[in-house]
Amino acid sequence: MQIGELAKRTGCESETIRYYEREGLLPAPARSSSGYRRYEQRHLEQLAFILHCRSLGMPLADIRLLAGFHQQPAAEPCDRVNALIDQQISRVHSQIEALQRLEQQLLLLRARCDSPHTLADCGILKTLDDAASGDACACHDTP
Amino acid sequence: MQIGELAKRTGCESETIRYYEREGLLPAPARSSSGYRRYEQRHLEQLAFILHCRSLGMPLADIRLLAGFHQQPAAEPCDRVNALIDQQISRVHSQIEALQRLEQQLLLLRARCDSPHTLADCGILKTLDDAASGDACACHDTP
DNA sequence: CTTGACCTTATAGTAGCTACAGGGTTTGCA
DNA sequence: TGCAAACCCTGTAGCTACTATAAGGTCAAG
Ligand SMILES: [Zn+2]
Ligand SMILES: [Zn+2]
Ligand SMILES: [Zn+2]
Ligand SMILES: [Zn+2]
Repeated sequence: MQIGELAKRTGCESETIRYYEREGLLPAPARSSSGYRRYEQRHLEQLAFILHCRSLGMPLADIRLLAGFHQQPAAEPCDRVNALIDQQISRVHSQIEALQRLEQQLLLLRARCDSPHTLADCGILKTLDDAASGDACACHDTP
Repeated sequence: MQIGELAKRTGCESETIRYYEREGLLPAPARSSSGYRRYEQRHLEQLAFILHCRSLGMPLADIRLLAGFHQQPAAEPCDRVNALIDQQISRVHSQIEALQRLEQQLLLLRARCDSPHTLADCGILKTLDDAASGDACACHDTP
């Protein structure tokens, strides 16, 4: 199958497929006489593997490692697989916590402006300006 | 003050300060005879404003707009300020929701491997491989 | 025989920095 | 006076994971 069909079947754009090939995530397929890429079933599966991992937010470097475990002797322990997933879980978890703090801060800031008024009187702008001068701010300095 | 002192006072690296100047967020300061940047109090405050907004996750483009409101007539309504903050809140909120879904999926996947064993028997790898072949997976297809 | 839908490579852009390389300047100390 | 450390300058390239061109080659239908 050509790149366009692989793209349609996986929902991944042709350019992204070529990008994955350049990055060494997808093996280079055979070419037709005119230079077109010709993919087979195994490429479809490999790409599906990559996209599935991507949908879990895994970075490409980790996916490369995960895919590499297929070439390893099957009797090896799987602890490095777990480590990758655990790392990803903790990355995601700390991102969530950081974003939740951020949301709280933004909501506190937003609460400074509740009625329609002018720029001169806007509690949001005022808070930001005061904080820039070194004053305590509603968003960060909540005792 | 020189760039290094501004950097130390704000906790922002010199290169980042120069970057903000290039990006038009920080006005270009006067230069000494040898070409060194010489900052004044207003630069300190402007940079603090930028860093405060950055700490709320605001993109530079929005910070540029927010800073621009100081040049606007003070009698204008503040609704565009609010709109920027509201946009940021909803961005952050949807990021949180997406990451929480991700975390659930990762935990489900992680649960497939609970005891030490080999790559051949690893429930994580098996789940990923099966999903690549089109099977339902623990992480995404939870009915 | 031409039109349109494919395909190819190479290059540059996105956000927000960060890290050089390759220089000039200033300050302090022997 | 000489020299080294600690500053500063510009310009460029790197990071992630794509995305979007530009400029061209190929193939099937009408
Ligand atoms: Zn307001
Ligand atoms: Zn604040
Ligand atoms: Zn396992
Ligand atoms: Zn899944």
